[in-house]
Formats: sequence, structure tokens, C-alpha cells
Amino acid sequence: MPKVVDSELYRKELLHKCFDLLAEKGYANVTTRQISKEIGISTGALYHYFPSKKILFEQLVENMSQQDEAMLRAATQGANTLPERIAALGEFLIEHEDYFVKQAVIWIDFCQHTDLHEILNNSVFQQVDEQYQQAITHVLGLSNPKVARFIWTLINGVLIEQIGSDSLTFVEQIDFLVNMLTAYFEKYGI
Amino acid sequence: MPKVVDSELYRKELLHKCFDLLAEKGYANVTTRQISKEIGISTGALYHYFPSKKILFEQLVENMSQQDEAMLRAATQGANTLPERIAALGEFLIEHEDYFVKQAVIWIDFCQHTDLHEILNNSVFQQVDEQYQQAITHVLGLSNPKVARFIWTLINGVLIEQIGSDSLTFVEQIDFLVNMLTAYFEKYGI
Amino acid sequence: MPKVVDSELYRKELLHKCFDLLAEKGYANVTTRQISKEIGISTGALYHYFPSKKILFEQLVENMSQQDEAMLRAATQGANTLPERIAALGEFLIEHEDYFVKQAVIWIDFCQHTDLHEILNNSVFQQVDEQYQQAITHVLGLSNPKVARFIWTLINGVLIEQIGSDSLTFVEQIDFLVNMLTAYFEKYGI
Amino acid sequence: MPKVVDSELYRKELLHKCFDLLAEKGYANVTTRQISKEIGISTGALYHYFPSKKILFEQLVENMSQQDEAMLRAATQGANTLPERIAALGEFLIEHEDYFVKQAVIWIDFCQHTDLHEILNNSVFQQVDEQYQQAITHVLGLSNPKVARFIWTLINGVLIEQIGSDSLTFVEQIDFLVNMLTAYFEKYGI
DNA sequence: AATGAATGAGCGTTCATTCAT
DNA sequence: TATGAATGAACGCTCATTCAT
Repeated sequence: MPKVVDSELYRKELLHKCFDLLAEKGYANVTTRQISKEIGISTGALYHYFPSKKILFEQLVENMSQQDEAMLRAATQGANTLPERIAALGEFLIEHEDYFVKQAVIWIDFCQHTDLHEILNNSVFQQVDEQYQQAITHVLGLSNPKVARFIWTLINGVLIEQIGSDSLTFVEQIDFLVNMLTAYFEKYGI
Repeated sequence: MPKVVDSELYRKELLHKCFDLLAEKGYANVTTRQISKEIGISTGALYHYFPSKKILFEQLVENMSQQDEAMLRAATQGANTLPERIAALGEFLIEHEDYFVKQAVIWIDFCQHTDLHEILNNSVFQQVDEQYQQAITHVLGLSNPKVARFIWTLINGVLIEQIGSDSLTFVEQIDFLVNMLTAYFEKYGI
Repeated sequence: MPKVVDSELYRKELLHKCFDLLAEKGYANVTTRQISKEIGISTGALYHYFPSKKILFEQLVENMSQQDEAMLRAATQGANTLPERIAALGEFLIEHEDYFVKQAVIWIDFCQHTDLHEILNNSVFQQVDEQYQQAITHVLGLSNPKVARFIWTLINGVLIEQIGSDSLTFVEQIDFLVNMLTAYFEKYGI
Repeated sequence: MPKVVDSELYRKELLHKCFDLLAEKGYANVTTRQISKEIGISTGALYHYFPSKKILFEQLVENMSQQDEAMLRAATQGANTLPERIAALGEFLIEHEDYFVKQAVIWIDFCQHTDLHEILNNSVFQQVDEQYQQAITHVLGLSNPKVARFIWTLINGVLIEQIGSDSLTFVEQIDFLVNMLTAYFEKYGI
């Protein structure tokens, strides 16, 4: 019997273990040696589970986004009216601030260190993009998916702002965002 | 005038020459050889003017932000009502899309490659932050500077979205943003 | 029969299974994983039968040379005159071109990855050398064993030429060789 | 003024310095670190002069073959009749035995560690092949270039035999070869 | 002031070998 | 016996930085 029984499960565990490190340092600033050390295996073993640093990263992103969607839908289940749903979305983000900020960091960093052309043709990223858009469309009950995409853009702006500035707290920013969205939908409809 | 002034001017010229390259490739993806080549000097000369790659990058960021405020104020001078001012801000951003996207890339990249602690204590960044906030406050005639800060955050979100995605055009995103701001101010006042 | 015999047989079977792979890729370009996969066992099992990659390789070389002599003698049995015998040798080589080219590749490769000193003192190699010399001496009915050795050298030259060049076909080269040997023996006698 | 004045000359000097090492160990068995150490520069400097290990090797081969042709033509200049020319070729090979054996080792090794397809399409190797063929054609005054190619094949066989065997000396083998060629041309003409 | 050759630590990755199961 | 996950030294190569000229 092999040492690791369920290697698929173990792989996910490894991804989970290096999420914080990747978020803190960024893709290009973390070496495979650091990753190996962080998750407590040798460099060889890392390459046993992931064919390359890039693929490790892609699987991390894929893993992340799968969790998010389920979490988001669960968190906004009880909300019925649009203002309630917007508020629920805001609370959800505030609750998971740390996680989402890290995710935004990782995302941006990866985009920076990859050919634009390659990003746009990478099915993993297309899928993940689509997923977030659909999740927001569904959660807020929107009819125009472009609005969902735009909202996700704004959320990312707020998340990224948290990296390099302390002028407004995340809660303040999200509050503004919630109010703005509410005002927008009151005026223009869903 | 003593030599120092010339040298200072020359340094700014060098920074200006490598802005596009840094913006296009990102800090970690550009080598000092590439920078040297781009600005037409030897690696040795580069190190004569900038003690390290990092410091070159910092000075670039510092340099950048000094130009923007004046540009923005000039662009929105003719607008009198709030909706007009918001629209003028939107048009201004669309007109300079390329420049602002590049600037956002460089900015984010810089934050990633610098200790969070260091960023927050770095007076350059505090100053720059402050500048953008004041510019927007003034241009839109806002009473709450936090709203200005938040708007700048949203703008950055839209700019960054342009790096790694083609789902919505910059113009579409800015249109959404203009409408949203208009709706917000109609409901909540300035 | 005790277990040892079965194990010995199995080992030869394993060697036989990886002959083509080693010949095609060469010692240094084949990994133990590839060998394991090719012969259908795990890397662990491979190391159970062969203490190291090098020893596997040595045993392969040893194994190979044992088959050839009998083959060669059989192939030239019907030829009576010297020109007939030379022609029969040529035909035999052409018939088994693939096998002999592969063997030459493996042989050279092995020599490259082993200390010269070690090769010359290795009884396996001395024995194999001796065998080829005797086979050719016998097949052509030569009186001078050095001539046999030299002919084997020339044959190897032609075999090796097939690795990295397409200027002359194997058949063309062997034809030249047959004519040259015939002319030589006509002039100098056996 | 740069440290190395004539970098083209220096590159040739570096190639010359690592010839023995490559010949002794073979292409795949020598690391770039070993090469650097042998020629007394850092790994970085090695890559300053040669873009890759492979290109270093190709340039070495190219360099070698250029010397050979001139040497060979010079050595056989005085010989007028065909037997004299063959004898001069033999003496030339014996005189430079060490050099040619090393060259044959390097050549074979490289072919082993490179895709056959790639070798055949590599212009450097095609050129070098052609050069040897032409040199022999010219030196012996042959009319059929295929014969020249075949003779070069035989010479390589003899050279390679020197790597892994001590049964016949190089002189003995070359003597046989000279006699055989003489007999061949006496019977079949040039 | 300016050049670009030189350095060497460090990168992502590989692979012969070991060992817990 | 047999498995394949795990190891870690070593690979080809890069690049911020230094320094002789």
C-alpha cells in the first residue's frame, strides 16, 4: 500500500497549506523551495504532486474558486429582497475579508507574470471568471451579466486597496459599495 | 546651476524612458539589462544613477504620481454641475486609459514587492494617496474626503480589471461607474 | 529447481524487454522510471533485481553479446569460398542491421559512461571482444586473428555511422566494405 | 574599454580550453559548472560567451573541423601518387591520434544525446560532414564522393575502437586500413 | 562618467535511489 | 516481493550587482 492513500485529497491539502504563503509573497516572489518547506515536503515530492509551479498555482486558483461559489450562495440564501441580498453580499465579504484579499493578491500577481494572451486563452481562468460572474448574477438575481462582472470588478478594487493602504477600513469601503449598489438599482432597476 | 540639477533632470528622463517597459512587463519580469537597453545606457551607468533596481522602481512610482493631479484638474475645469463633473472625470479616464492602466500595474506590482509595513510607513505613498484623494474631492466638489478615497478605489478596480480580462471594455466599465456614482449622489447628496 | 534459477531467468527477461529502449535513447537519456514502465514493474522492483542503473546496463551488454556468435556462425555455414563467405557476412549484417546498430549504440554509450581503466580491466568486455574476434576468424577462415579484430572494427564504424548521418545507406556501406575486403584478400591472401 | 578586447578570439580560446574535458567525459557527462571551472571562469561568464551548453558544443565542433581540414591538406601536400597519398593520410592520423580519438568521442556522444531528426537538420553538422568528405576527396584525388564518405566512416570506426579496447594499437589498425585502401583502389581504380 | 565582462547565489526542475507500507 | 511516494543533490540557466578598465 502506498504511503499516501488518497493522493487527490492530499494534493488539495497541500494546496490549502501553501495558500497563505502564495498570498503573502506573490507567485513570482515565492520559490518552489519555499513552498516545499512551508508545506513540509521535499522539492521532489512537490513535483510528484504538481508538474510545475505554474500548474500548482492554477490548481490553487481552481480550488479556491470552487469553495467561494458554494460559500457565497450559502451566505446569501436567507435574503429575499434586493437590498437584503446586497447587504448579505457585503457582510459575506467582510466576514471573509482576509481570505478574499489574499485571493485578489494571488490573482493579480499571477496575471502580471503571465502573458496576457496566455491568460485569456487559459481555460482555468476563463472558467473561474465565468463562475464569479454567475455567482453574483445568481446571488443578486441580476438580469444583465455585465453588471455582475462590473460589481466583481469593484469588489476587487476594494480588496486590492487593502494591500497597500490604510486610509479606509474594509468595512467602510464595503459600506460605501453597498449603498452605491443600492442607489444604482433603485434608479436603474435590476 | 551646479551639476546636481542636470543629473537630477537626467534621472527623471531615464525614469520616463522606462515607464512603458516596467508597466508592460512588471517589476519582476524586467531585468536590469532590459531596462538599460530600453533607455540606451549600460548596466554600469544604470547603477550609477540608481543604487538598485528597487530604488529605481520607487523613484518611478514617485515620479508618476506628480503629473496626474494637474492633468485631472485641468480636464474637469469646464464642468459645473455634479453630473457634468462626474461625466468629465469619466471622459478624462477613458482618454488616458493606457496611461492609467500602466500606472495601476506598476503600483500594484510595487506593493507586491515591498513589505506591507514598509509601504504604510513610506511617506511617499502616504503623500501620493493624499494627492489623489484631494484631487477627486476638489474635482467633484465633495464634502466627504472618504467618498473621494472610495471613488479612487473603484477606479483602480476598473483599471486593474483591464490587465487580465477582456470581458468588459474600459468604456463599458467607466459608463457603469459614472451611472453608479450619479445614482449614489442623487440619493445621498454630496 | 531452486528459486535462484527463476529469478535469474526473470532478470534476463527484464533485460530483453528494455534492450530497445536503451538502444533508442542511450544510457543517460533514459530514466529508471522509463525503464520500469517499459518492462512493466515498479521502480522499487527494478532495484530489487538490479542494484543500480549502471549494473542493469552492464548486465544488458553482457547478455547481448552471448547471442551473436551462434547467429553469425549459422548464417555463414553454407559459404565455401572466401568471397562467398565475405558476401555471406555482409548479407548477415544487412539482415540484422537494426539489431547491430542498436547494439553498437549501447556499447559506445556504455564505454562513455564508464572509466576507461574499468572497461579494459572488465573481464566481461575482454571476453566479448575475444568472442567477436574468434567468430569472424572462424567464419572467414582467417589465419591472422588481428585481421578479424580489424574487420570487426570496420563493421562497428559502419554501424555507428548509421546513428547520426544519412549520407550513405547501410547497404551501400556494407557493399563498399565487402569489395574492399575482397580486394584486400586477393592481394594479401588470407 | 572592456576587460576582454577581442571577445571572438577569447571565445575560441575558451573552446580550446574545454576540448579535452568534453572529450574525456562526453557532452552529457560534463556539467556547465565543470566546464566553467576547467576554463577558469564563472558559470555566468560562460553564458556570457555561449547562449547554451548545446551551442558551446556546436561551436566547439565547428572550430575543430576548421582546423582539421587545413591540417590534413597541409600534411598530404607533398604526396603525388595515390599510394603515397594514402600513406600520408595514415601517417597524419597516427600523428594526431589523440586529437582525433577525442574528437570522435565528442562527436558520437553528442549524436547520442540529440534527436536524430535534429542532428540531420542541424546546419553545423551537415557542413562539417560535408567538409570531411571534401577534404578526403581532395587529398586522395577521388572521383566518387561516396568513397570518401565511406573512408571517413572506416577511420571513425578505428578511432572509436581506441576508446574501449586495447587489442590492436592504433598504428596496427591504420596499417591495415592503408593496405586495404591500396588494394581496393588497385582493383577498382579511383 | 561610462562600459560591459564577470560574479555566484539562486531559480525551476529532474531523477537515481530509498523506504514505509 | 512489490509498490510508488519521498528524498535531496545536482542540473542548465538567469540576473542583480560589482568592478577593472
